[in-house]
Amino acid sequence: MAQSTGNQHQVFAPQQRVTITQLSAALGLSKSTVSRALNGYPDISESTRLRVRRGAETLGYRPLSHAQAIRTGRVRALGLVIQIGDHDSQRPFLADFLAGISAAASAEGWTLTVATADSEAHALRTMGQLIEDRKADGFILPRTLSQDARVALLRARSVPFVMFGRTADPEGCAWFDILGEDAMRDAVLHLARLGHRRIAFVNGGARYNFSRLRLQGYRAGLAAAGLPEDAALIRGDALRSEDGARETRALLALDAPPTAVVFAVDHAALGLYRACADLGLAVGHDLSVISYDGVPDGAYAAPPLSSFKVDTRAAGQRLAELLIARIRGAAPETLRETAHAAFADRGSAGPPRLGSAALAARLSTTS
Amino acid sequence: MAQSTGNQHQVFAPQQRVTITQLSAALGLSKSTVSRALNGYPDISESTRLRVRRGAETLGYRPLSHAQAIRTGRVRALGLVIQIGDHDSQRPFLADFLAGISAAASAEGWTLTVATADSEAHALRTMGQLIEDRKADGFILPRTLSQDARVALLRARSVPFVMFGRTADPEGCAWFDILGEDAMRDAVLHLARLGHRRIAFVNGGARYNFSRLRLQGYRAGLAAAGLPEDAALIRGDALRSEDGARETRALLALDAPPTAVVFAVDHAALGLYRACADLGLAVGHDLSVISYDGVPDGAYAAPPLSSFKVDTRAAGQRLAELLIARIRGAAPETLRETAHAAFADRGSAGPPRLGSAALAARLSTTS
DNA sequence: TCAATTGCCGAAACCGGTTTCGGAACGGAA
DNA sequence: TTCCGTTCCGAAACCGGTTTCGGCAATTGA
Repeated sequence: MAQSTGNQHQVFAPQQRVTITQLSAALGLSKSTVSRALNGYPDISESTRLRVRRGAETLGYRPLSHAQAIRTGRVRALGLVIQIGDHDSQRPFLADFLAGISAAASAEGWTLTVATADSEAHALRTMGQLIEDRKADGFILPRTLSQDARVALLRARSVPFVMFGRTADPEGCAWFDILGEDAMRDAVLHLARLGHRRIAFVNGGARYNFSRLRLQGYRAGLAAAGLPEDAALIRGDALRSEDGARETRALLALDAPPTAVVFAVDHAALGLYRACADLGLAVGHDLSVISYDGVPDGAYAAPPLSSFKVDTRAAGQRLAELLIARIRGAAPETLRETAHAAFADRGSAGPPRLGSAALAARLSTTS
Repeated sequence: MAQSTGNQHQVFAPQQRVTITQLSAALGLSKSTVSRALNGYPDISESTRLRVRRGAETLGYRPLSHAQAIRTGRVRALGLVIQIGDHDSQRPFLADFLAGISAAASAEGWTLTVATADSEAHALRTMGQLIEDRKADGFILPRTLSQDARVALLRARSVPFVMFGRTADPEGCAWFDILGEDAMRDAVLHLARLGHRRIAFVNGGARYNFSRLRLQGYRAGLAAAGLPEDAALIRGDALRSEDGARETRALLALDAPPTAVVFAVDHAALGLYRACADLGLAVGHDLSVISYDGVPDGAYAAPPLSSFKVDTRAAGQRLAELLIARIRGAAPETLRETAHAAFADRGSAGPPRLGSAALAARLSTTS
């Protein structure tokens, strides 16, 4: 039954594409005139251009991107190579990220070509393939590194790209990024205002460009709050929950432990909960924590994790828009944007119940 | 500097594609002969065919898919339309799923076109666009519904597709699926062997096809264990953590509460932890739970969630392979496969510390 | 008034493939 | 030897677009 209605539907809407030849015949013009009219060539009169545009509209003509591509080399597709097993925290965002990209792309009649890679070398090979096979006109690069081989590759081949994140050498780069450094600074200031004096920092992976920046932000926060910097309170390479638990335990083992910790990555921050549970500490009272990402799991933790939330969907959308502009010829220097993460003040950051010394004393009796 | 080395690189590796015309000239054959030789036409002698293949190999000739497409209508691309906000538990799997698809696709020289949609209607429109614009030769349909409009659409337009999941009417459908019903049955049997007599079931969304099947599996488990079925112990529509907590509380409020719960969805099962924490129950002792999906969060829960783990990456890979076969003309009836989820027996399912009556008594004193 | 521009469009080549069609070469049968 | 049927390949048309080139008509300049 469904089958037969389907066929009926097919009869009424034969889904026959109207070609440029048909359109030109209907308008009494030549193919070439129609093509140039639609592509904005200057040697077409304004009146004809209008007539063609209207005709295309009413007949529902849309050029076949891969038919154009054979001459122009452009397929109206954005490329995205996802490195898996790279950074777990990327995963929950992926759907939103794709949604943003897809929305912006389809608004312009573009599509998204996705591939995955399990290593940097693999990612480079994959991008090379996509370029050679003309499966993408440009790339969105998620999670840029301070020294990023992908950037080098694309620069060398002069393929358009836009970074989600920044990089050490901005030459020829377009980007969209969230100012994680500002979030880290604000986190420190927030905790300082609550009365914390020893505020630790647990960074993400050192090779990521954002880690460098977030550390700067943490330091800026300490300076702004008039607090001294203590190297013992700065730790790093924590991306997953286990990492965060390990680093928390190390911090609490100090002679003068922190009463608050700023994490660069939510998933790592969730490890602090585990460590605190093991040590009998109340998160948000005995030990406060503020983190960054805004992962959904954070909201379900007890107490809910105070975190700077990133609008990943909006980021994807803006990145796609920037990349399309870049492919259309805009200079990369004009395509650089940043945005701020939004602080969601939940229950994990409160005034210190104990000072550092008292906390140390309590920890020594417990264990 | 990087720029100039880049240009040098470009000079040495001009990344000029070799065209079929160049290849045919090098072989002293005509374009048409080369084309037919590579595409397996019968009117080419075996020796020429071999010579052409070898020549293509050494010169590194690879046909440009969109140049072929203009004549054949096929672009060697798989389509995937992801419905977002649809089912949260889909998200953590997305990266793995894409990795599987991408791996299988690129092994055959195919690519993956991804789009997202925020509703079923939007998904249908998007698929229609991708078909008309020839951006995909076929589709992978994740999360099939019992009555799936996508299936109807693709059937009507006779576009190849493969389902991740099954559907009510299998006519013309190819699929790969995990036998969730077997997992549910085994979960019940496992709990029964541990001594549980009142085992509840919390299903996922009713519209999903898998929910129907998993309920059947639960019932089969009860029957196999010789346990009676109690309608009060069957609940549903729990996909997220909150849902799971709500349903758990409802089950524990019964006069004869269950001592174990089987969940159809991990994320919902994690809600049971919250409910138990609130009520002072120890998961795995006072209340046991077994679930399905194998989400990473489950392993971090305390105690770790016993769950049937789905190999999403393998599923994506197999789906892509099946879809490519389908596009190449294989009959859908020959492209139907299933696999089993792997039980990860962790700490959340143990022998009942209390019977149902004792549990009820304890709960009444607590509240 | 006439030549030189300019504005605007069509014819045809082109992009990189596929597919149709026809014919040369060959072998076997009459 | 002639005729016919195969086998195998090349020429050319084709797919749906873009781009080059040239030409006509209407303007402009002298």
